[in-house]
Amino acid sequence: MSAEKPRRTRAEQRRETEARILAAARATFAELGYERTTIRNVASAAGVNAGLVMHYFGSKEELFSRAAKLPDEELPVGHPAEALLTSLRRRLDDEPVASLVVLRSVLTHAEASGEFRAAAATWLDRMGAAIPAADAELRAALISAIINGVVIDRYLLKLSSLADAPADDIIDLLRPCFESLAGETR
Amino acid sequence: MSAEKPRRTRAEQRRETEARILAAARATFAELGYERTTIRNVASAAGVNAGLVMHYFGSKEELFSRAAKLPDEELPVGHPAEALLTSLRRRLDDEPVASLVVLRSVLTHAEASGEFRAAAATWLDRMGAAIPAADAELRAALISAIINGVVIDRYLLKLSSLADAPADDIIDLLRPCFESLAGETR
DNA sequence: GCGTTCATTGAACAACCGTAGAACGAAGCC
DNA sequence: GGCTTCGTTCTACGGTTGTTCAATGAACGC
Repeated sequence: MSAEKPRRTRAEQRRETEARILAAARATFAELGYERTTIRNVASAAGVNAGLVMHYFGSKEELFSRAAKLPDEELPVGHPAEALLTSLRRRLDDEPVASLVVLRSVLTHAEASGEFRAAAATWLDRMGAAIPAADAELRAALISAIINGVVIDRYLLKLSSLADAPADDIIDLLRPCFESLAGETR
Repeated sequence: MSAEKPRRTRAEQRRETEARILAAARATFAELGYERTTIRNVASAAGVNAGLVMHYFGSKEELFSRAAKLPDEELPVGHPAEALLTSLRRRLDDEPVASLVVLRSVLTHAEASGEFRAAAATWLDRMGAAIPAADAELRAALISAIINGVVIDRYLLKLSSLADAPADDIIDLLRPCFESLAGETR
């Protein structure tokens, strides 16, 4: 019944608490967006005081910036269409929080769109380079839009038809779209 | 130089002011989302006092509800794929504010998603009925997701590749997708 | 003309926000 | 063991927000 005393060192304690705050921030930003997320909210979800969050991250802006950092996804190799489908599958299967925190907040928080735009730009560049067509850039942008739209409707708006469907069905139905846009069987 | 005096009747004045507030609300909600939009903000954009907005609409919630009312779009007739493309074109060409106010705020304001979900449901129903396939509902949902994704990336995130492209190019590139999903040439 | 209605304003309130800084207590160092 | 460091909490401040309400003055009905 009594709590154990792990006797952590100060550095450990600090790192662990900071990670707990960051996780709480990610979850809260993803669920509520930037504006409705409050420092006190994140703090209590992480089981600490609001002042501590400020002490560690300096400002709400900074906290968001740290929470919204995406592990820059390396693109799958292979034919562009299949590579993109794999990318979509990853975002449908894996915990969607990582991309939702950015996606939702970028729609809420105007100042946050810069980082997202930058990440999207490099993504589109690499993607466009793999598509053998004159309007490769636009085609890549459309594929990106489709992926965003599916993720948004499924996880943010939770439209039932999409939220309930198995990921496999979605992938299969979208395969012709991706092949057409990626200029595979052109 | 001096302002003219239209000598409007009281009823006219009221209707006109209310319409001006509603227009300002729509524009502001579409641009800033629900949370960042303030009553004072809308009021000053409409050239009136904040108290008046309250007096007319009762609450911010109600104001949003009135501003987010979509004129329920009648679906174009014809082959499903072409009908849907026409629907997409309308949303790309026409002032995108009407759908943006809903789309952006529904992502910001959790309580507002109910109305959107309802509108989307009837849309999906009518759409699914026109698609000759067993998984018509999912197919319709995917098309809806694509439309949403394109509108979001073009007008909300303003990703350059999509924001700069002519609507015609987008439509042409997406036609095979819509045909595949609508089961046209199955 | 006169009392009534009503569109419109201005000031105020309670709640909540991000943020700052003082205070405490335990870990770290010598 | 004693001084310092630092993780953590508490309290408070200034600003903004949604909302309320009394006051004003012009349109209205008679």
